[in-house]
Amino acid sequence: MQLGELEKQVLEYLWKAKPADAKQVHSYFEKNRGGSLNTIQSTLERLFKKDLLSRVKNGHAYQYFPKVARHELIGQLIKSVTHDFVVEDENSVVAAFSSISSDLDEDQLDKLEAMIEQQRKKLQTKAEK
Amino acid sequence: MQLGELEKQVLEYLWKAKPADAKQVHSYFEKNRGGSLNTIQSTLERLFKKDLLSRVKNGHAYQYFPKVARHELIGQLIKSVTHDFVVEDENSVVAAFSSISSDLDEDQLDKLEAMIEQQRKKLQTKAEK
DNA sequence: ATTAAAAACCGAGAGGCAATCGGTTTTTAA
DNA sequence: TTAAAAACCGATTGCCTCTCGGTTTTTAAT
Repeated sequence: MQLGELEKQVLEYLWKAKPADAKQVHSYFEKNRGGSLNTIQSTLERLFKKDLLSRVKNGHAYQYFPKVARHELIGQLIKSVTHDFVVEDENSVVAAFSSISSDLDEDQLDKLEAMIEQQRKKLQTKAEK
Repeated sequence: MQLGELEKQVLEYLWKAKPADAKQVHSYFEKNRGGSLNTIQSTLERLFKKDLLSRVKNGHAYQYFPKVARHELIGQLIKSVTHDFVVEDENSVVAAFSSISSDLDEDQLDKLEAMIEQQRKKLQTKAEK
């Protein structure tokens, strides 16, 4: 999946803010970057079609809010970008991760390890069945 | 960075094969997917401009070969795709990885853990200075 | 119910990039 | 010197984001 610059910014906004309609989103971006309400609307529409946003009619306007959590989307993006390279070389993702590991501090390594532990447990209970 | 389908395939080919010129790459892809020699040439050129391939003149044709290792590129792609989301939220990458951890088997978890250990040591020696 | 405002919807254009390939120029080796 | 091979140039197509004007639909107030 491919995300444009405005799309990313709108997502960031909606992750922080409460559900918002096009008008609200627009008024937020108007100050810093300009652009018309219609531009925001079609961006929201695109994100909706990409299944990244949900929406409900509240009054006469759609309220948009994220359908995926921030870290889920990032995970999804990582998957989609690695997907084509992982065929018949199942260690690619791990290898790739080693190439970004140098950016991680101890705190992050702790968290990563905890995550590994959790996943191990999951695999174990699965194996017991 | 953005990679097209053919670009990825050409990279895969060059990671496996020895350095090759446009003609060789073309003759490889001709069987399965067709396409002219020029298409391959401009694809190689694009990858070269993206700094993913190196080339040297050997005889009258350029020999192309990968400038980055497979896992490095994957790491690079992960970085570039996460980059915009990681500002002021340093845990995003780790969180994101937890969302793809369910795809990993025990073997991969082992490797990941070993990699974490390595990174820990690096941090330690750095701290000792 | 009528109507004015608000929002959604439609369509089109600009700009960027990958893929494609024809044609021209440059390079190389016989 | 020249014929072949490869590089180089430029144009086209297709896809996608961003942009926005204009039209239709929906909503709420009178």
